[in-house]
Amino acid sequence: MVSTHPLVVPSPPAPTGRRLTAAERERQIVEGAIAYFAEVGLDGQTRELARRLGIAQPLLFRYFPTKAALIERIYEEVYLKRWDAGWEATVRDPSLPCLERFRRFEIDYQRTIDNYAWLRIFVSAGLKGFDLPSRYLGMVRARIFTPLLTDMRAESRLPSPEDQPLAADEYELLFGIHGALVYVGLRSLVYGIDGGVDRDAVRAAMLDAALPGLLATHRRVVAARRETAASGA
Amino acid sequence: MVSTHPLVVPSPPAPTGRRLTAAERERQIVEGAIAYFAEVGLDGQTRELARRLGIAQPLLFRYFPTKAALIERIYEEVYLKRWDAGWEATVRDPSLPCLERFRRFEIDYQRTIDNYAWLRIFVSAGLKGFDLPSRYLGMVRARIFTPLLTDMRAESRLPSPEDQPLAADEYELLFGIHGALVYVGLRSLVYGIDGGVDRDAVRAAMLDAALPGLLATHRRVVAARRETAASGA
DNA sequence: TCCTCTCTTGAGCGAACGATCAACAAGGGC
DNA sequence: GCCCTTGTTGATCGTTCGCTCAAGAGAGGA
Repeated sequence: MVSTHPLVVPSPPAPTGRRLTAAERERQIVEGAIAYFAEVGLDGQTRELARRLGIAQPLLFRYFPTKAALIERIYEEVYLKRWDAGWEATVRDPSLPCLERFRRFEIDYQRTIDNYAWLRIFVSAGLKGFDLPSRYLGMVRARIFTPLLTDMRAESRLPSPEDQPLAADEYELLFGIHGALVYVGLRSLVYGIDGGVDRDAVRAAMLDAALPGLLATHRRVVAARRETAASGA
Repeated sequence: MVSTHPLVVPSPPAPTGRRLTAAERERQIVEGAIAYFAEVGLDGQTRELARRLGIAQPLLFRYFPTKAALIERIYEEVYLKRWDAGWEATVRDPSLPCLERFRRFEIDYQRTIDNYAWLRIFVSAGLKGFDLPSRYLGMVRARIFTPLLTDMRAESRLPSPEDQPLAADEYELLFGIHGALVYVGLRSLVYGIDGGVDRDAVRAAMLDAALPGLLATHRRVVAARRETAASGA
């Protein structure tokens, strides 16, 4: 009587083969959570997530003690795990001029973050006041932009950061170009404007337009600061 | 017995003088809602909003039939009302070179949108799939960038848009610089990185760096497209 | 002084939220 | 075949959501 009653299920239940191993199920949950929270934001509902996975909602809490723990796992999966150590090597590669290092880094980096889940969860976390975005961009600043600016100083025969610390407006030079490239993805994946353009090509063109003048601008910025410091002293 | 019992109130209740006129109360609610939803996102709670205003929650529904209606009102207040018709005049001002028009527009525009509520509600709306961001940026594209690109064509003695329609990559030239300027505010007001810089000054410096090469790049882009079109025909 | 208009509130509805727990059922070892 | 381990679920708890409704209370005219 109780067993296998042919009851009509109210919601589309099981796109997944049941009784997975723990590892398989956990992976399925993580991937589904990334896709789901990217779509609806980090305050999406665990019930709806479970429904999309075709599993019961309590099963989520078997694998993650709390919703916050699941979100923490998403951070590791989407941001920390996709951080490419090669980026840090590229921007320090002494065999390349600094501008070429920057170009190669940005093209690689943007290809990584120009991703529905990456950008939307990043922004959603920022709005919710989580420190992921500031921590992540702090990493970009420290591990990418600092060594790059240091070598740009050397390449332009400017004082080393030891003699004259890197200033905020020098970082802004890089963040400016960086931000223009990020904005291409934001317009499409967060604001929902398709535009129908090849975003990789657009960013390559933007780099072509912005990079040639960068070293000269950098020299001007550093020189201006030296004058200010000299007149101030 | 019932009247004015000296009961301790559980939450800080009334920073506002009670019994306002309808117009005053409505204004207070709108301003409070802008600040509140900017802080916590558009799925903030009406109860918490009321608590911050020092009023009872049902009072919100006296002035706005639904939460969606209140949000719609926020759109009008923050985006439509702050749209400056002078921007459209600036970018068509025949007495100024196009680059100067663009600079003046961006400096004015960015000063308007570099605002906690403006940026955060804009992004929050984008994440929630509302069409405000795409509609608004469509307005920027049509009312600002189109006339600007049209006159840039003329200033560079290039074919008019009637003979050769404005192409996506021409718009991207302007959106690229535009996005770099917007990103300055996003980093601070959405991602929570203060940086301690004068964002107006940073943007002015970015314009100084980006504008000089813009016309030449524009000519190159248009020329490239003409070749493609010619070889394709 | 009292009445009336209207701004304002306390109490509460149905639904949905994150999270819990005991019971069910699919495998693999014996 | 049996049983024990473990992946999985239905039912449900306490809370909070947007929203409603009838009653309270201040201000102005008579």
